[in-house]
Amino acid sequence: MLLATWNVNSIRAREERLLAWLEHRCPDVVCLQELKCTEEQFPYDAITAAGYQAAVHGQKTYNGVAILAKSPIEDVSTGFGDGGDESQARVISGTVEDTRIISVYVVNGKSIDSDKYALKLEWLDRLERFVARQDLAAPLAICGDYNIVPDERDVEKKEAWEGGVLYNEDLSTRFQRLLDIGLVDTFRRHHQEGGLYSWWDYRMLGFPKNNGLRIDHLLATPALADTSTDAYIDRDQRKGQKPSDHAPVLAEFGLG
DNA sequence: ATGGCCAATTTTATTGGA
Repeated sequence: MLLATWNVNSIRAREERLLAWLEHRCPDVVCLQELKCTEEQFPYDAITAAGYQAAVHGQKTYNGVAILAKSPIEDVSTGFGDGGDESQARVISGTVEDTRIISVYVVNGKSIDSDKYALKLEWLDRLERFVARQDLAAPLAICGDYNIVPDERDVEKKEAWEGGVLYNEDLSTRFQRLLDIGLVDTFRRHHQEGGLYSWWDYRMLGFPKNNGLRIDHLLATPALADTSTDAYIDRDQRKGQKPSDHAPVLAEFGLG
């Protein structure tokens, strides 16, 4: 199974690129973030014509997550289901061929002293409890834009980002706690070096200068991660006309 | 080559992204 995650930064702005990429890479399952559209606006027809089913949790203008899969997506649910605020479309879960797939779009946080950063920390607390409630003995992947730089290998200009809303000790600790629960960072299972990023600022020649961050992650339970044969960032998708500011991250699973 | 922000809406400014 080839699994991918991609923050498309508006699926309507990215529809042409997304379809070309699906045909190029042929992923079996794709977690999408930042759809920036309602379910009514989602391009179901084009996605279906490309051979994919879609489970969509949309929202007007902001956020929005989805799961695309070549096989049926079963037992779909949205949000955390913990009784808390579900007004922002940031989580969708579904099961594809006995693997639980969760697409997440973590709160950005804007600035450390903002209400939005406080919300980010609360939201990450909810995410951790949500993960702990899953069946972690079974094949499960929780993929998406975590808006967290795990460690110094994942940032090009450490001094410029350290202490900010994407990269600080508190966030690194929270990310590590997800790994301590038993999840595996599938990318790091195959690559130990730094300098490999999934996001580059549109501004100030971010991509040509490789001023990037690795903030998009595919975390998997050992039952799934132990079967991974490869993981990579498709940085070609940051090139050319109308790219998202994020590149897709992919991982291949399965024995043979 | 990969190029000095982009996308949606509240649209000719503003908000959020990271």
